[in-house]
Amino acid sequence: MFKPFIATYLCVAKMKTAEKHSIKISAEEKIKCSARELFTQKGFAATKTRDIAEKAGINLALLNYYFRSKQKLYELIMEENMIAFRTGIVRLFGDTAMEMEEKIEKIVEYYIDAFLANRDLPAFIISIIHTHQHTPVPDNKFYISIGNAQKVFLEQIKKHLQKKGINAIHPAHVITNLMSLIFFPFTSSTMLKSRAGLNENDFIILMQERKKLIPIWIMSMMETTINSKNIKK
Amino acid sequence: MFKPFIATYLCVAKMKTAEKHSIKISAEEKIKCSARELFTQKGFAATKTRDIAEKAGINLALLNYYFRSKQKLYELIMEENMIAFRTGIVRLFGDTAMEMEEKIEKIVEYYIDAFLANRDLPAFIISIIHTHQHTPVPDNKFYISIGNAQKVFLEQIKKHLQKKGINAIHPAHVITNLMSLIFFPFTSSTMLKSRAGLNENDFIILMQERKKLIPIWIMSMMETTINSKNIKK
DNA sequence: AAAAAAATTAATCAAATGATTAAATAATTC
DNA sequence: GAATTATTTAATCATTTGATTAATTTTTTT
Repeated sequence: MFKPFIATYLCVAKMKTAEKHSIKISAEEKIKCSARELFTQKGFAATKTRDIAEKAGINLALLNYYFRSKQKLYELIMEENMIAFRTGIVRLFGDTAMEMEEKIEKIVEYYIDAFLANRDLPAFIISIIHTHQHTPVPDNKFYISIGNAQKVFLEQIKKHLQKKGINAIHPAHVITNLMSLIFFPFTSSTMLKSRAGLNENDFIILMQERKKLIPIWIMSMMETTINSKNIKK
Repeated sequence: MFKPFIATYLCVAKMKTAEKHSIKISAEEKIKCSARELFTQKGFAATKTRDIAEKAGINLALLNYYFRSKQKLYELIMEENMIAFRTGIVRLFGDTAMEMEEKIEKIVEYYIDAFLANRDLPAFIISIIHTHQHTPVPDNKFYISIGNAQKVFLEQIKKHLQKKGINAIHPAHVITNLMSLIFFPFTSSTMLKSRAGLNENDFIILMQERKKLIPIWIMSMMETTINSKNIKK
């Protein structure tokens, strides 16, 4: 059984005041926590070292004392996030024993649980992949291709679609739709809330529902065939 | 009939050298064009006025001469983008005469055509809506709610779902999925290309296919019902 | 062509910002 | 408890970066 994603760090900034006093948190931890939040929300360039220091309630010099530079701090946080997330997902994608349908269910569950637990993560992942040419990180240090594991899953989809015959949709649509339905609601929750008139609680309920619904939708999409009726002018 | 979205500006930076010589382009236009590209790709903070000037091949002072400040330039570009995009979409959503199914087809077509013509637009729209608290713009100047038009469309969906009975999915899922399937492939084309092993040309072909496929998928999703089999543990 | 206006440039300013230093304080070791 | 090490601070440096100025060139108007 796959364990759900659990953030491997604790975030002081998000704690209630009462909690804060019960635990003694090192300055180092405070900095990392504040930095993680600011970097995710505003990006590397827009996040100022002074903002981080202020949010963490520490002296500016401590940031350099512990992490050498803003850049190094950023890289450290990125690495932690990616490692924490990647651990489970690679195993899932690459599992050759698991049937495609069950795998889809597990993938959806894993992602949504991870994103509900760490709401900054989806934006993080996308920004790393999308803008790894714009973000000042030593060559794709964090652009961890899911690589081989990904291929296993893709092959399973291809095989399934082949049964549908020559008019089945392209496997890329399946991957695209799966990732779209999982990621997008999180990266644009503000937009969706406003468009569909939801509050934060409604949103969480919907996301829970989606863990069951997305696999159903994906399976039914794979039934779609492309023919003259669909595609031609 | 609704005209497809056409970028209302011409972008010199993207022109072939031959084209550049045939038209004389004002410094003002060059700046706007370069700025648009950089702002979208890297964000406001990461884009330096010197980068814009260099890319446009003009003197740094001209930026302030024409646009007063980096901030003003940013706002101008944002406004142009939003106005150009919004024009058609509000009319579409709000059309009370058009049937829901046809409307979905038209909406998908409109968005995808717009995004294919201006690949920066989806990220722009999302960033405006998502981070309008982080981007330094005078209070939601660009956060144009589709407002009433949106409500018309939402009502049409609700009505359609009511026919399916009490177990039909929440209308928010329909809006969510529609927007997800349209937007996400564009905002994360890099990710999808790598995950599904596509090149740029494959990508465009897939997006064209999606204009026909997404409405089919959305309609079939609306057939899904939530029952104990789907939701309960 | 002279005068006026517009466009462009190089040089420079001022504030923001990442980073360092040297001194002070707290914690740990011996 | 003295010595040593680790942590924290205030002050400061150096670079980046948005913006301005004053002079120069180009274009337009008269």
